[in-house]
Amino acid sequence: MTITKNLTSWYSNSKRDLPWRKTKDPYRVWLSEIILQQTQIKQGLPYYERFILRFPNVYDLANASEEEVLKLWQGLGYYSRARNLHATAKYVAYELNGQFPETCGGLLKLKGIGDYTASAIASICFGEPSAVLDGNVYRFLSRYFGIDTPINTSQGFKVFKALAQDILDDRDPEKHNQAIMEFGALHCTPTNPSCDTCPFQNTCVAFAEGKTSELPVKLKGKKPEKKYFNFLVFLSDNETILEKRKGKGIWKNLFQFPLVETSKSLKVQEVQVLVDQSELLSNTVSEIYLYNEDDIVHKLSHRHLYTKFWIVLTDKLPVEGVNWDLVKKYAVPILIGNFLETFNFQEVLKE
DNA sequence: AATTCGGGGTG
DNA sequence: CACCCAGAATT
Repeated sequence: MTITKNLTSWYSNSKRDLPWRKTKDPYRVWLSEIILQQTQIKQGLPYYERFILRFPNVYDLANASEEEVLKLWQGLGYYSRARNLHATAKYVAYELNGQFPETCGGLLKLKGIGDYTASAIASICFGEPSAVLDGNVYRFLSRYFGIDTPINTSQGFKVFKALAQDILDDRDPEKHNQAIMEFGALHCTPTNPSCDTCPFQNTCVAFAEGKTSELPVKLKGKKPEKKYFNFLVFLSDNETILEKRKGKGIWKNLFQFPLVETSKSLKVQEVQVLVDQSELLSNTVSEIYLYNEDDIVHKLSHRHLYTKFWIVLTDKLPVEGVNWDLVKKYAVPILIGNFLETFNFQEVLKE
């Protein structure tokens, strides 16, 4: 098909040199695909290198602790990817004798592998003719064929998945899949696509109709919700308190300072009241002050976190503490990690 | 069918 | 500021 020919020809000349393209080891391809979910290559690449260095094969990853995997994942976000990565490594190592499934259907049963990732691994490693559908493919197809069905709907998925599969070249599904994604990433870009040098200029519907900036169509999401986070940074001798986040929500299994979430911004007196009311803390806290004058606004895709770090000096910690020298060993949200980089507990203790 | 999961980068 | 990124799991 002429589309594939144009794509693969362009790809041969313009593709980036990326480490996971030098191998068909399912472990490495799988790792790269998980890291790159909703993540730009520039951001994911150093994580991939560190993971391969520390865990050269699936057994190394399987034998690690979840804490270590999360620590290595710190800063990359969507931490369920790291937890599922670890769970799947253990499953493949111990239940599948170290062998990844070789079909889309088999891969789909693994935690953290959905339609896109299954198609990617199956086509790249095992030559299965299954079309990948990611943000790049949505963009190219919607423009080339002039389709305005919203891409973030179940109908959009059906329409574009069928189209992607339809134009897939079964003779070399790996190259076709790689090429269409790379083309979307480098050439048919979200803004300012390189239409003037595009091999599809004569046949692209969006270009002919001047609609490249209107495609793909995406339904707008809700506005981020505001939340107010108050972290209590305890200081007692050389120790502080870290808690592991439990349950379902954001940052599950990562560590943080004790958190007080409120519906509005707190004042120091209100924090003082909270501490005074706590039986565990009564009469042990000598001083409380706000570390950051202005709220640190941490922006997630669905939430804006207005954050205050409260320094709480105490004679005695209410629970078992963590030595400050060990704090950096824990996997923490980058919001906490950034604070730790600027905070010097020894300076504070001197005063 | 919608929502919930992070964080960094762009214009 | 809005939008995007080699999406998946849950509700």
